[in-house]
Amino acid sequence: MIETRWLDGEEQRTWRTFLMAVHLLDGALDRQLRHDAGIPHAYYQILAMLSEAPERELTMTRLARLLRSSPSRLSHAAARLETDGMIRRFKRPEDRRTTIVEITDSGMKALEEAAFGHVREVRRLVFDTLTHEQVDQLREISESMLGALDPQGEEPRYPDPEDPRATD
Amino acid sequence: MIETRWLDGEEQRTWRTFLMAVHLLDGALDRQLRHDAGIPHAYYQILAMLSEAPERELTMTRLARLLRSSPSRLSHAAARLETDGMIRRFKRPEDRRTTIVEITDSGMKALEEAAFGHVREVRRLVFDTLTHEQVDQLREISESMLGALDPQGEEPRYPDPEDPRATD
DNA sequence: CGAAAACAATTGAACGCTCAAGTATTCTGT
DNA sequence: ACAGAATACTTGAGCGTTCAATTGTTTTCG
Repeated sequence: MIETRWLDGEEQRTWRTFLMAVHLLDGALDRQLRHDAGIPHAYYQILAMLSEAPERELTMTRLARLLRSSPSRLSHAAARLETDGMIRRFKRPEDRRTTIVEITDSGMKALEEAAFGHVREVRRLVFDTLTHEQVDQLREISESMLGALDPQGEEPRYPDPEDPRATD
Repeated sequence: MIETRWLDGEEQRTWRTFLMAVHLLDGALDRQLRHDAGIPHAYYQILAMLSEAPERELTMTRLARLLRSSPSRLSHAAARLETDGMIRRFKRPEDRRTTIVEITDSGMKALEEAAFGHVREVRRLVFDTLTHEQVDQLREISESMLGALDPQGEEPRYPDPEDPRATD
């Protein structure tokens, strides 16, 4: 029998404030990107991840894992992004099960253009409101939660050092 | 001309970790509630807010404001929740523009049953992974972000003191 | 070898959210 | 009083996500 305590007053306040902030932040980022760049935040992240990958390409499965996306979700998203000419999908003879996704020049351009406004918004809504100490704290808190949310989740990240692209 | 700095390494790490954690947390909470209680997290929040309101009722507009929801979104949600018998909508003669939403006994029951598993999940994924200090920090960070996200957002909250219902 | 399992990706239906438009009611100012 | 503005809510189309089912390909191993 598992005992489950209710949230105490302090936790309650924290939880509701956190939920509200996240809810509004999500909406704000998505709205800004859709309005200024015509793509949802999730699609921006797909492009960003691809832009940092070696050769600017990844298999669908690998990309899905990096983004913690379901294969299905990525597949739908890829269909749309491909129609828009931002990515290209193709197969290689080595393993004909896998599909390679590659970000196109047009996709890179769209990403770079979108990045300006996006980063400005992230700054305005998050980093400008926090002290350096709080940024530290937020990272540690997020890492703690990730431990419970994504136990086996490491996966490399291709951190392209000096590149003002895709800063998200 | 507004200058926009890119995110530095520290901020970059924080931002990605935070985004990932929030993305996974959102998915986990929604999945748990849909699976165990048959309602999405957003609908749980509607029921929770109503359960704490005086007389268990609010106008659509007031409820939407409390939840930072668009009227449209709430209207769609209310249609579904009403079909499911969890809420009831009606008009009062005083102002025939406004619609009053009331949570039904059935809705209260569903909420109470859903709350157990939900709170367990929130504990497991969030509060159990954080120290008391970090909970403090997370609240302060969330409040800071809220300041930028929701400038004029106060709105009362009906904090029902000693009640193990709707702890979310 | 060959059958079964594992893997990679896609598809379609259901659903919730967004946005723009629409209906109905009440308030405002002259 | 009454036209126009403001308020309250609803509706429908479009889109992204989820889930379950499906197709095609490679691996495993008896």
